[in-house]
Amino acid sequence: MAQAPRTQASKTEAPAPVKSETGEDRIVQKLASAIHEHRIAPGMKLSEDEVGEVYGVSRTVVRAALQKLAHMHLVDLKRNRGAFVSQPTVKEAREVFEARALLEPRTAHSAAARMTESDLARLQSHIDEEHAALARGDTGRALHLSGLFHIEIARIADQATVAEFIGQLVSRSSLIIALYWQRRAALCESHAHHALLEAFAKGDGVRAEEMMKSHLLDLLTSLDLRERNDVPQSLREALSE
Amino acid sequence: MAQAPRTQASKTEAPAPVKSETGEDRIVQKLASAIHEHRIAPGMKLSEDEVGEVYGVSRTVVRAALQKLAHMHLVDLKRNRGAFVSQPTVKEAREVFEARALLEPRTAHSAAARMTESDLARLQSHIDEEHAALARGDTGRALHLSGLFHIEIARIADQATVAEFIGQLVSRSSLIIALYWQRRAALCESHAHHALLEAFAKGDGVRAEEMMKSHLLDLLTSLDLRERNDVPQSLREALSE
DNA sequence: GTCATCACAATTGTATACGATATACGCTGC
DNA sequence: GCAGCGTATATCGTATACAATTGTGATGAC
Repeated sequence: MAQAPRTQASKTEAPAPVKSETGEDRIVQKLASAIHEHRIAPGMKLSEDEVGEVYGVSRTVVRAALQKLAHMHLVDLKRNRGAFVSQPTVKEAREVFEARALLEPRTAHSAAARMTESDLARLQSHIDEEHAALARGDTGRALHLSGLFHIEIARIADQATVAEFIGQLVSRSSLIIALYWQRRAALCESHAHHALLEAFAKGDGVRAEEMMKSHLLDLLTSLDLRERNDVPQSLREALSE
Repeated sequence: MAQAPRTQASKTEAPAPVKSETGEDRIVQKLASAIHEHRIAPGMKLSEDEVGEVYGVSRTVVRAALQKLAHMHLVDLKRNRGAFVSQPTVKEAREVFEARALLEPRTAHSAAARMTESDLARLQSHIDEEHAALARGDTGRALHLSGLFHIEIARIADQATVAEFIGQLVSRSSLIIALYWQRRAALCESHAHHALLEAFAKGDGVRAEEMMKSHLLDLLTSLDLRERNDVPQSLREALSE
């Protein structure tokens, strides 16, 4: 969604405070990035009053923002209890990557067929930025860029509906990775992205599909998804329901 | 999500007014069914005041409901203009069915592997109800049940994430069908569903996958998706943006 | 007669106020 | 000392009130 004009998508992020942004969207982005960058931990409570006070808006707009985040599964809304940053379970984590495995490989295939020179350049710049972020140790940013790479592919495939789903899944993946990532150092992702780009450059849809499939599999296996109930407050909540 | 206990899911629908349903959800369901049954036409404006007055709630809850519907792409929210019932374009219609083609066949495959006797019975009852609705000429209800059939399969596959996506896509499909359906009489769907059920009964995942794929293709080709700009107000809106 | 400008009306965006609900604490009774 | 229960508080759910923006119609100049 957020159908940003492709032409001026050179700046990878910071969609610019367009003109009249409804305050709600601002809060959504602030909270979303805070969650993605793991600055607020999964399970943490997001009190409406508190958030509103921090960002200088009323509860009305905070509520709207939290609802949107709940739709993206970044927060859980509990009736009369409040909003809590999502704590994806192991099962949910698997399901998210299952869904990605269903959508992304064939979307990559489609993208390969429609790929233009400017698309390739844009993807390349994504990778470059990702490398740069990694070089300076900013894994959070690298992770974010890595996600944008996937979303960009879906957009190139000219499948807005699927792209929206993928965007949602990537967002959740970000949270999942923050929770279950086990080898932070070996961020081999950028390599996989590079290989994908090569397939795209050759217009080799079949190979792109294969690369994407294995890339997602790699991602999944790099997570530590052993069952573990080590989240104390979640246990308490679980018992109280 | 909405992890309803599978055991007491015998009643196909009407999730029962649980205990304390937040008024918003009630409005969402009312409006959603009104849209699905085509009682309010695509493009129609949904004034907050008006809707609130009709259902006896304040604008606050109406706004929340409209936001939710917007997330499902059943209504379009235009800044400072209001909410309008979505008018899926031909392109969007194709994209929705593209997405379904990506998700549902393999989900059907997974479902076949996990299918239990009670699942089969439930699907059968869906089909029966669908037939009954068709017999009494209630195509709207039949269409709705037909959608639930697909959602139930995704649920059986035990893929909540994918099931949610499919639910969204089925919902949009309902709107699309209302707009682009060309041969209302020949609702051959129930036949396709029956064939699917047979594959499930045999535990033949491969065949289920194939059946689902062709079923979705049938559905798509039964739509009249020739380009046509016959929607005057949509043209006006398009120019004004 | 046509076009631009301005003011008004209608509707949404946001803030605040009130009522409902769930959790937590303290009290009484055993 | 501990279990059961009532109240107290904090937070959410909803309604209402105000501000901002947009669309429309009238008025006037060219």
